[in-house]
Amino acid sequence: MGISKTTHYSKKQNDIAIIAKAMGHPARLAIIEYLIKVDACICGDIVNALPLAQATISQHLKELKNAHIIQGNIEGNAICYCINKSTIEKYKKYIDTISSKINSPLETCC
Amino acid sequence: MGISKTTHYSKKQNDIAIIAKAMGHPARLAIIEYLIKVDACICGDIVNALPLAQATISQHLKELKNAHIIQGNIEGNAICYCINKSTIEKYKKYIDTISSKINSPLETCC
DNA sequence: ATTATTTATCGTAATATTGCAATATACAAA
DNA sequence: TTTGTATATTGCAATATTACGATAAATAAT
Repeated sequence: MGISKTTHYSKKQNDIAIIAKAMGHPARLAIIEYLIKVDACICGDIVNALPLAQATISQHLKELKNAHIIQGNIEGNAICYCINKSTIEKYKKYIDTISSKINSPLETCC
Repeated sequence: MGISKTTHYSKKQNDIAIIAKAMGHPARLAIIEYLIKVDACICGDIVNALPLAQATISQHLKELKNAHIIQGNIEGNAICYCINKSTIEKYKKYIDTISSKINSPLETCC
């Protein structure tokens, strides 16, 4: 993409956009759902659960980490990943707020 | 990007990913927030409200339309855009569900 | 009919994303 | 210390995104 003009938007808008963007890929949604289902796991489990190469999974995990959607703890020679609950809750709050502010469709327009 | 292997994921995961991806840009969040604030408007208003060229806004609107987040109605020689409430609600429901399934951080891991 | 207004599309440049093989790194086990 | 296991990083090819100027298309106004 070209450079996106992030400086023109609010910090909130940029923060939320990073989270939304990280969720904007089915593989990453699958990772999130898997982590929730098994309640934390090691990276190798995800590689087995998804039809992607280890390098690709690692890349997706990096993006989720960057958005603070997941976090990883070293566990021996493996890494245990889990959901960062507070990020999801922050995002949920944003969507809730937006949703609650939408009025019913206008007769005059849509 | 390379081709993303959408066929390996559920319809739900692909659908939600399209919505999340569309929300994954600060300009598009700004458009969504603006549309909610003014409760529908014509495209030209958005062009004035954001620091982007008309062609760029039109492109962003196209992506939001593609995700069914907004819809546009012809209004004279202008086009009146507004939020598609049901899409936001569908998305909200997904986030709510995810959020409610996250357990508290494990002592043993994260 | 001509001109102005509004939005969409095309073409293009710059940059980002996705995916993978190969390789590096880090720790565990033998 | 060597070998195996687990994850990250690098380098690459293919494709997508972002942004914009220029232009098209469609309607409104004169």
